[in-house]
Amino acid sequence: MATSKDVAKLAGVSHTTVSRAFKGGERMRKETYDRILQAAGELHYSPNLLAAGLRSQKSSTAGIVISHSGVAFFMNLVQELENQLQRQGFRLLISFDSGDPEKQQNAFQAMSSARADSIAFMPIAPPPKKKTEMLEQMKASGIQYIQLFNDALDGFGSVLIDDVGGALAGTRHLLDKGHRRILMIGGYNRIEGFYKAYEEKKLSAPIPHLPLLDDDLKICRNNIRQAIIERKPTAVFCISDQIGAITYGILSELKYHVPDDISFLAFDDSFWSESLSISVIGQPIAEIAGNIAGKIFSYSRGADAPRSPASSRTVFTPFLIERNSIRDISQ
Amino acid sequence: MATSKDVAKLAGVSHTTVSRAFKGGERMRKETYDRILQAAGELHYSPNLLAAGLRSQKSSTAGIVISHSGVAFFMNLVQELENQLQRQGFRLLISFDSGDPEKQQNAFQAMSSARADSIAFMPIAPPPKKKTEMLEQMKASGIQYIQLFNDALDGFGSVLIDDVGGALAGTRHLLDKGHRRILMIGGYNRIEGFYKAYEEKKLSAPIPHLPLLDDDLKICRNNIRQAIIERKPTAVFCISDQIGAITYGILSELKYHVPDDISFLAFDDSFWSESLSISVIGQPIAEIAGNIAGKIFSYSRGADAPRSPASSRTVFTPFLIERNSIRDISQ
DNA sequence: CTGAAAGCGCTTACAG
DNA sequence: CTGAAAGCGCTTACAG
Repeated sequence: MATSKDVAKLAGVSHTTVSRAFKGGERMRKETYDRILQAAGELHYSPNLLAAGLRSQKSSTAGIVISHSGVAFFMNLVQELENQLQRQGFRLLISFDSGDPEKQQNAFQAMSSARADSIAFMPIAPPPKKKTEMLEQMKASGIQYIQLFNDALDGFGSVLIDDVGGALAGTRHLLDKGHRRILMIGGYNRIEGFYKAYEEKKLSAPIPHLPLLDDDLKICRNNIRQAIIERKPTAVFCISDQIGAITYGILSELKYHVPDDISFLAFDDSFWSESLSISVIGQPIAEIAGNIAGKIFSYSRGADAPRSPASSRTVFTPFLIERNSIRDISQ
Repeated sequence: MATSKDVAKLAGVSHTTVSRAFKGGERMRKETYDRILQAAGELHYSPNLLAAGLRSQKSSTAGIVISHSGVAFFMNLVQELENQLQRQGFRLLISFDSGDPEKQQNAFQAMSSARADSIAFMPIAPPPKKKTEMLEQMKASGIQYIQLFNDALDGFGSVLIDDVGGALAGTRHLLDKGHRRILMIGGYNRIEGFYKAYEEKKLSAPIPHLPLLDDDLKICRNNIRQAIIERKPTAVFCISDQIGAITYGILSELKYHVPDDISFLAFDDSFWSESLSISVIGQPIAEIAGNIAGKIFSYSRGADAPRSPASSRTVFTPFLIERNSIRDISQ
């Protein structure tokens, strides 16, 4: 492939000047600039980022490592992020860890070897025993690590979702529509918002939430099915799109029609939710991606100054998307 | 970060030897090898791929550019591919073009600047006017371009799906279950298999397929709805997971229960299809990913010899995954 | 506004 | 089995 020297020769300048032209053409005669771009065009010159990165110690490359690939949310997030990065001339490396700490370490290693400037990832609990060493290495690496949806690690920036707020808003909505026998399916911190919504109205939840402790989806499925049959909820509230899909399948099998026979609400938006007209607690994906991109840009730009891993923490609030899966039984 | 020279100093060897150790340690005293790895471990040495790539002219990086990010299939494919690449020490760049030829060119440019060894992509029709120039540039780039699910471009390898075969198998299955009034929803080459299945049985299709010519999903939705109401099919066969989702939503709205009131079959597997127990024409994702990975590896390895862009063409056959969305009405 | 020189951290012949 | 030297293609002071 053509190099900057080839372009320089054709344009009758030095390769230093070519380099300058490709960095925006500051402090340069417009004529020279145009001549260089013309020459570059003729030769199909594509600046070698390996060389540039090696010299400048910035690769203009970010990495993202995904834990739960099944969730449509992440695909959309990755796409949004890549779009924003691309506009600023950044590239995106992708890797998957399936929630396995060892795989996550491997992904870090691979991306760090490629000298990614920043790596966004979802901290996996429980971390390996050599946690302290790992943290030190991460901090010493010169790479900006960005925690996604979980700020388990100290000293690193994070972008978070207000899970409690989302569950609160969702439950409140169901309560407002007259539902009391709400079955919250799934555990983690989101249940806090569930109970809080009842408290706000001086009520107590007649059906406790259903934790999904088992990793085996079949067992989860059975537990959900049983809970729906036995607890007779008027509404279900699912912790994720995945749990939502399983639950919707059970409802269909049971020939419960949504929303006539039972109301339905789930976290995370997806194409299926939209098509089935399911009300959902959505995440502001574009804004989340924008925030991650912003962290990446500011870190890479600030790299001239001594890199200060400012560990900023941003929280995004999920919002209700009303569709037609919830029946108003309030009168 | 530590460099090979740092490791060399600590291990008491030259950095040449360090490099050799990291390439597998051929022709080297085991003792030396161990000493180097030990030193590298202490220093958290991570070989600089930018430097290695610059010198060796191979980056051990592949790229994939996705057109239809909405389809769960692609997320799974990317994950499978990344897993296989990762095991061989390759990294994966990802980009999205939303089916826009210009965005696709930008993605090529960005990846080519990063000196990706191979780029997998879905050829977009209609290509830009400067098609010939584009093709020449792609061929001259030294990058292996791999066409996905479409071999519109001459001279590049491709991995394809036998769409006709998939539609044939699906329609045949429906016919075997006694269905005749099958509404095939969606167009493209898959419809060929649809009609072929009827021909095999000396039948002619009582309901023509429903092409989805409009880009506007709302209009598509209306067309599908109307066709279902007016044509009274006993079974629908959807061209993709996305169309499947829309159609399933319409059925649910119409209070048609699957499979009691109507049978349902769609292309592409997804978590929602599985959860709703929808029979599906699935793609052998792991094998497809394996084939792409294989093309990437063999090209990168063969790079010692003059790079011969062997334009191999591999076709994968979709297969039926039977679940419970099709009623047997054959007796 | 432009250029010559040095150097980023590796790999690759070549030599021994 | 190991090392010294050259060079990949850029960017970055420095000089003019």
